[in-house]
Amino acid sequence: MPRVGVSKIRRRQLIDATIAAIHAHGYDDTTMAKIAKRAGMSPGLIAHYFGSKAELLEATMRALLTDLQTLVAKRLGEAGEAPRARLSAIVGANFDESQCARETVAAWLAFWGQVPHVPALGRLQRIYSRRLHSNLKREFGRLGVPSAQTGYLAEVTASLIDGVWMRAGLSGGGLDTVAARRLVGETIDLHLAARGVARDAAAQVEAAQVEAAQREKRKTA
Amino acid sequence: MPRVGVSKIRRRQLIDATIAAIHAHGYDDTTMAKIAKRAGMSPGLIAHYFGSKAELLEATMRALLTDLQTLVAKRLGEAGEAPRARLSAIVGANFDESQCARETVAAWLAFWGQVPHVPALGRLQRIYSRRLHSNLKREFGRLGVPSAQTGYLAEVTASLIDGVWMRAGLSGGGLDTVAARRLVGETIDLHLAARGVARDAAAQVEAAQVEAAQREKRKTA
Amino acid sequence: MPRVGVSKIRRRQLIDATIAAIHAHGYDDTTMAKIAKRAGMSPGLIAHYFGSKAELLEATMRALLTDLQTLVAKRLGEAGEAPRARLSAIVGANFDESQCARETVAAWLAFWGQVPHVPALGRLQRIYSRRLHSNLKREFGRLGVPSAQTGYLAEVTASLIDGVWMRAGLSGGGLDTVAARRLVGETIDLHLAARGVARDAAAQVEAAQVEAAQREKRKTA
Amino acid sequence: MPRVGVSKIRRRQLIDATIAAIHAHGYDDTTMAKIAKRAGMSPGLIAHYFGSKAELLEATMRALLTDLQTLVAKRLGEAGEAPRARLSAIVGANFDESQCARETVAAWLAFWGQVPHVPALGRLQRIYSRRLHSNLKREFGRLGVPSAQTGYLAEVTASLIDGVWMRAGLSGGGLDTVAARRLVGETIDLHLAARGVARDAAAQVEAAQVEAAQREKRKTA
DNA sequence: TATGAATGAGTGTTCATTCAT
DNA sequence: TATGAATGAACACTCATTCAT
Repeated sequence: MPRVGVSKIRRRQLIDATIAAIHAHGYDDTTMAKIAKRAGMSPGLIAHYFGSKAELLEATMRALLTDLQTLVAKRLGEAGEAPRARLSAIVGANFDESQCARETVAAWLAFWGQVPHVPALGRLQRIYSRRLHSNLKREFGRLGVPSAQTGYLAEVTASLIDGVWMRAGLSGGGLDTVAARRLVGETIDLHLAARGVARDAAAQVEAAQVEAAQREKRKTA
Repeated sequence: MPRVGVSKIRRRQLIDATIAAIHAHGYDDTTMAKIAKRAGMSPGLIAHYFGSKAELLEATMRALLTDLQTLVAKRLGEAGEAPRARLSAIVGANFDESQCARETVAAWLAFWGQVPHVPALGRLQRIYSRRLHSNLKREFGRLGVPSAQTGYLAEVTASLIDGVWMRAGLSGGGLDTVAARRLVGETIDLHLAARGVARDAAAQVEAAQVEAAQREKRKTA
Repeated sequence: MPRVGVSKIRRRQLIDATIAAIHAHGYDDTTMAKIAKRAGMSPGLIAHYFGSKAELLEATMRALLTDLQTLVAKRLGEAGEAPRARLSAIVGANFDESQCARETVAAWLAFWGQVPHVPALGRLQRIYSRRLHSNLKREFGRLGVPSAQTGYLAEVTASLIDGVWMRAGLSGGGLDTVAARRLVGETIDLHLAARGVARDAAAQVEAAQVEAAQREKRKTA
Repeated sequence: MPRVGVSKIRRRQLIDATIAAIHAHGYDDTTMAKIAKRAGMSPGLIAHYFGSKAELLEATMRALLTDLQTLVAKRLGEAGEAPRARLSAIVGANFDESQCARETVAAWLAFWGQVPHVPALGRLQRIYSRRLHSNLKREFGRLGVPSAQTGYLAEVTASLIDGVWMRAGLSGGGLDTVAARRLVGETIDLHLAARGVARDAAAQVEAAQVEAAQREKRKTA
């Protein structure tokens, strides 16, 4: 009786097809028919599983967010307790290879364009935004940054992450995840140093790893 | 007979109406009829002046870019020759009040969402992106940053500018231009200091001005 | 194993659900899914029992007709042989409380709207129409009305019955069955009197009953 | 500049096409495309002139009502002051040849089927119904019928008119307008006579005319 | 120059029907 | 028997575009 779960599978298939269709045709030209065709289903099935196009799009954005959040949680779990390492984990999750596929970045860009006018998407975006901000803020606080400045550092970091991502999406040329991590990581360290926060051992290890990876990459290039 | 120039006026009216319509209805729901109504013209007239909707949208994005570029040029002209001051001029232009109106930010966000799928808009975006990057890079070079690193610093700065802008657009809550300039300026200075580049006199003046403005603002708030 | 008859039960459940759905949503918005839901079955089951929507609707109208016809037969059986009493029986059956429920009247109205364009429903309607007409005609003949005029009086009576019913359906306000019977009864009597047909004993009894019922009703109101 | 009035003309064309389409395909199968094709226009124009299908249908029913009302008004104007003649005028208007075309009767039948579920159509129907009722009631009153009974006689008459019309629509065989007028007229006279109201001169003239027309018709048949 | 009536292709969505389970 | 997932044709409606005036 493998009937259970067919709904979940179909929904995920449709969400993946939606992301692919946005990448292939752009948000405006992503029609129900194209999504359905890409998913190998009939147009009527979307109504069956999502009710409407708006709900499918909302579910798609929610899936993107959930995937990202899952990654953050996983990396934080692996990072241990050292706050600087946890910052790197957050940054690293945002620049995980799986998140930086062109398809994904294009989808984010498209959804961002809708955020100011589609309340449902705006809500989702605000949830993500706040969560990233508070995650960062907490670790800055644990690093000894004065509480009056943790929000500011979180904003610097979040802006840098989003800016790098967006520019990658706009350039069309993919995202160099190693360089992105280094760029954000160095900026974080400079801000910390300026506030007298010593780089802890974990950060040094992480920085060394990043540089090694980058050297490796240059050789292969 | 002031017949000459009527075309220019009508075109600008339509472009402004387009930006307003994108803000009011979102990119997808911005129809020719709505734009025409907002501009106080008949739908048929758009075809007369722009040929098609695609061309009107392209012209609108081009106008946004041109306005920004004009502002950069003007501020660079006022900034004199000191490279740090010129960096501040570039940053300041990007966070000029006139550029940070909600209408404008929403329009940018909307266009960014189209960039990966509309070649004409992609070309415009790339022009802007390169110009910003090379403007920044030049000044970093003139500040004595090793040429191997000027591009990197330009990328940090550009990402930060775009990221701050985008987050403002997504949050829906407007952009605190003073805080934005401070945020980007401090990060630039930290990177310069880390590379042994002393803050020149102009930078110090600028930093003092920003802080004064901020203090002022706190009082009024 | 009461398996026998399950089909009959299911069919009647679906027919009742159809009448209810027409009342609730209107003929056009009565979908298979809604009917099935109302009957507590799955949409696929309708096909099993009726083959198609058209056949279900035809069966529903046929059921309405059969119910009415059964009522006429029963009342005629109770009326004895006096022709005027039999006319009252026919009229009374058409204004029986069970036939005048809003649900039923709305269903009739809906089916009448389809009659000119759905041959199957047209056939059913014509059967009912002819049967009513010939039932009435026969009794008028037995009352001594010249045969050249029995058809005419049957038409007057039938038109009055249908007209009263239709106006009740259109007004939405239910049908005052006592007043309806009086209205039709009096008109019949006037036409009979004009043709020199004396009211027979049964008619007098019936008229008295109707008036008594009406007096009763006024008191309670 | 015959631009003025084009809207009125187009609207009437679409209304006529709607009546024709309802007659040809039935209410449910009357699609925008079929109406537009019948009117020789494109589907989009309907939206231009009526906004939606619902509004077109409402306008169509309103037009049927207005046509009928205009006819009643015209005949009443010609009827003079004699109340019995005015009753005949009202009945005659309802059975005017122009109102009894099969197309028209089928359209009425179709709309009646919608009345219980489409509020806008219900409102129109109620207006017509009340107007007919009060028109009839007034003349019965002027004929000397006790005021307690004028409503009752109006209801008898209205039911008869509607019933005759409906049976004609259902039978599919057209409406014998002369017979219809005689049927309603005689019933009215019987009810009046039963209440001691003498037929006035105008009524006698009218009755004579109807009989003459009927004799004429029999000869040609 | 300017209008807005007119077009018709394309959209999201509904729904009777089918069919594997 | 009974289910409900799946289909796909058909629908009302939108909108960029054209064109007579």
